[in-house]
Amino acid sequence: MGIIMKDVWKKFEQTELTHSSIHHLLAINSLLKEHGYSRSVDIAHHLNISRSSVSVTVTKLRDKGFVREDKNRFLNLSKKGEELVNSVLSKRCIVEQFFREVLDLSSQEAEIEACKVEHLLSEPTGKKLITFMGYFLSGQPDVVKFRKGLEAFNYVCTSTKECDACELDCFFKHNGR
Amino acid sequence: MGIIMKDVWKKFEQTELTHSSIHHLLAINSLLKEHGYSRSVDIAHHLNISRSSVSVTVTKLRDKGFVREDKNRFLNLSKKGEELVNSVLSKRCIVEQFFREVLDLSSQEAEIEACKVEHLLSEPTGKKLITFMGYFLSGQPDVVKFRKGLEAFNYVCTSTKECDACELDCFFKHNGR
DNA sequence: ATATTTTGTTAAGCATATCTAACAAATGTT
DNA sequence: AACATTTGTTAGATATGCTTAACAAAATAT
Repeated sequence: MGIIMKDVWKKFEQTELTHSSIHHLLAINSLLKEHGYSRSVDIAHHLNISRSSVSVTVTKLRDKGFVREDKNRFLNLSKKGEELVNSVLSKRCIVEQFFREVLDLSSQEAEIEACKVEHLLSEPTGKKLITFMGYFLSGQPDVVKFRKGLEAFNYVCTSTKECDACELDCFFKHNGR
Repeated sequence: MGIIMKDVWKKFEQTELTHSSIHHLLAINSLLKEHGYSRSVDIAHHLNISRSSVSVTVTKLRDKGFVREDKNRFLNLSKKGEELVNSVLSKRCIVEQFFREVLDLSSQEAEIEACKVEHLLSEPTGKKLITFMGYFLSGQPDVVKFRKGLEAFNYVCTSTKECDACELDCFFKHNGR
């Protein structure tokens, strides 16, 4: 019953919640932290979309059990919702850190790249990345040497056979630092 | 004139081509390499979707100048299409390699994760990742030590303040290797 | 308590991408 | 040449998510 590799490309759409829905949940989370409450309008402002759109999406999130509503229509995350937000934020955090600290992207670039990717990565990937970053930021002597070497490194493609893309017109060939 | 940070989350949808369209182009590329030609049916089989769906998408790709059609309705990539395929494949290659070699994911996991992410990463990110991987795979003594250290490393969360997610119930706290 | 503003919902429209079914055009078979 | 199959297109359906416009309900102001 393994994965049909032909359909790997479809995994992109087969997320439990869409990118948009997840950002509705993240918005609720932010607003709760920031202001102590979260209404539909607030989400609309936070995401810069219309109230009606939020209304529809929040209804779905309520039906799916990610969001609960107050007597006064104030929104809260259910346990399920909180767990999801948590897992996404953890991945965002670590991916952003990776882009900044390891790949040396600017804070803004790192934020944008992380936002696109955060919710798509699996839990195992997130955890492995955390381990890697834990080591990378540990300050151990071997790591310090590695990082100095990385800073000084300038890659020149030597036409390995490991990468199919190289057969075309690969990045490797044009890569300046 | 800069980016409105409020709209960062929308960048996910603001790709030149959708994930689906890109995979149509990748399919054409694969089929050309594998069989020397590419028709609509072949794409339909390759992507495991209906002919009608392919027909619609290919028409759009033709109109947008990514795909050209033979007198015999055989499909080819334009220069524009080839460049796009190229950039995506390069990123796929490097991201997959990163997941396998650095994060130690299985080949299958690496393929799935890379497929979800490949087309979303910017060119600068791709290039930076190539530099990193070039160094990581260089075999230099300092790198060898680093990699041994990484294998032996077991991260334990020390509750830093760097990560917002930690305020909740972060992965860091539950991370076993 | 009446009037105004804010908030939330619903309806209708647009765009994407998928499907099935029906049909046309091209290929292949006998 | 006539029939059968394959291929490509079109039409109608579903589902997502966004929009604006109209309306109802709730909160605020006078």
